Amino acid sequence: MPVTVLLVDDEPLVRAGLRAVLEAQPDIEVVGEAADGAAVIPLVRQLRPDVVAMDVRMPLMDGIEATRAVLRTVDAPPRILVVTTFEDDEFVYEALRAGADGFLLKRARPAEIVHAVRLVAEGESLLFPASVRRLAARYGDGGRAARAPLSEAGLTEREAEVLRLMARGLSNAEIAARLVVGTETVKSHVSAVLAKLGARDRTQAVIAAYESGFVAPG
Amino acid sequence: MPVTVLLVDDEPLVRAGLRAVLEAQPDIEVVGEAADGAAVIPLVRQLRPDVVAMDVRMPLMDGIEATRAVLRTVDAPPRILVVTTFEDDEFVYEALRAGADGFLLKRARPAEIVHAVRLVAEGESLLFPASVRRLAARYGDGGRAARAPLSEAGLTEREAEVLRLMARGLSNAEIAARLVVGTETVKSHVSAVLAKLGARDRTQAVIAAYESGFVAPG
DNA sequence: ACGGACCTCCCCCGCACGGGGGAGACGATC
DNA sequence: GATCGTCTCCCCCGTGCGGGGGAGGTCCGT
Repeated sequence: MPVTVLLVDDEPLVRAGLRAVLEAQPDIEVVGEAADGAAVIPLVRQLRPDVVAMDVRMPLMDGIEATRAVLRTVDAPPRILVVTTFEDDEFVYEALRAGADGFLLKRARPAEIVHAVRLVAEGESLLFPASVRRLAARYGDGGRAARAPLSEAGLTEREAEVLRLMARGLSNAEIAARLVVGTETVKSHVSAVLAKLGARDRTQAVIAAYESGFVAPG
Repeated sequence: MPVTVLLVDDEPLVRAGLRAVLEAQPDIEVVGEAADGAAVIPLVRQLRPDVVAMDVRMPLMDGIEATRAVLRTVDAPPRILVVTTFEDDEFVYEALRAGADGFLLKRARPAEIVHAVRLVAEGESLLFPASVRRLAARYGDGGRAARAPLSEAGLTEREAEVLRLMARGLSNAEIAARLVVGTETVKSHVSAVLAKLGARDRTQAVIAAYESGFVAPG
């Protein structure tokens, strides 16, 4: 069954963009839209989305407030993915304190947006690279930010290493040989990578690696 | 067992570059080097490489001559991959007539080089996009060049379509649904794509798609 | 009329892959 | 000392994947 998403943003254009990006995925379904945080609660109750993609700046009730409201008043609340235009650390931190599960810049690439939705839907938290580092530097792991072993999506060093080898086309057995560990170990790492990236298989993981710039062509 | 390669180029720098690129692959092994075509035959007899990466311009004996000589005098000859600096159609065509199995530009990206070696090692012929088209236009499928339905590695339109969907992370079943055909059909196309790209699985195919610029991040 | 590519679908088959568990060892942290 | 995360390895299990064949259809150029 697909991941259901509720879009909350005052700009129709942004909603349309998000919808286009997300609907292009077979496993993601946009079940509703709202133009302001004030309209969110009844919609969440009615639609029961897995994820709410929530804008920060909105006229009546901003995303931070709306996040708090949803988490406070709805039982079995959805995961909250905060969508913002600026790399505004203040907002990010506030949103995380309000209980958001991740945040995402509107300028993110489609694949990043998709992965973000998949990730939070699966119960993972995420912050994206640029802001994560500054956040960690400023607040010292203030929110749910991972200790950021690496920057990308909370991958551990070993997992990142495995992902790099995956992105070079190696099989589990080849990775095992390269790292001088057992194939079972590699499978564990691969599974962890898939989970953290919100990928269904190694191909999607490699795509994510390219799309996020974790590995670069050439 | 790995693919064994003999490098033949008068420039040490180029040899070093090729060696670095190829040795980075677990399934490829550089077993020897030669600085001129004149030294190739005894080396081929001694080392019995699967593939000879042969430069065109060399001081004593050029790559075309050397290719002819090897194929004429060695039994169970290796596959010949002609490496050239320029998109010189004349040389390409001559090399193919001499019996070379593929050619490759030095400016090609590492992944392309790797795939070229794998491809010819597996008995496939290959010509790379830019020159293929001009070749086909000029000689009317004079050599082993495919009719080049699309530009990339001789993929047909349908295969290219399938590759694009593969590069978006879709499974065979999802691709089948998207294209409104059976999964068996998709499997056929995928197999064709893998063969033509010299990829072992869909992950390597997607990597090739990114590395060759067939699909672009973002 | 004939070959040749291409697209479509079918069979069988083996295996790597990925999900779901669990578990021991180590170091850092508390 | 207890706890936590990481890395390591193990089990079972289902299935998607890819290789190996083949075959019928269309459309093309010759």
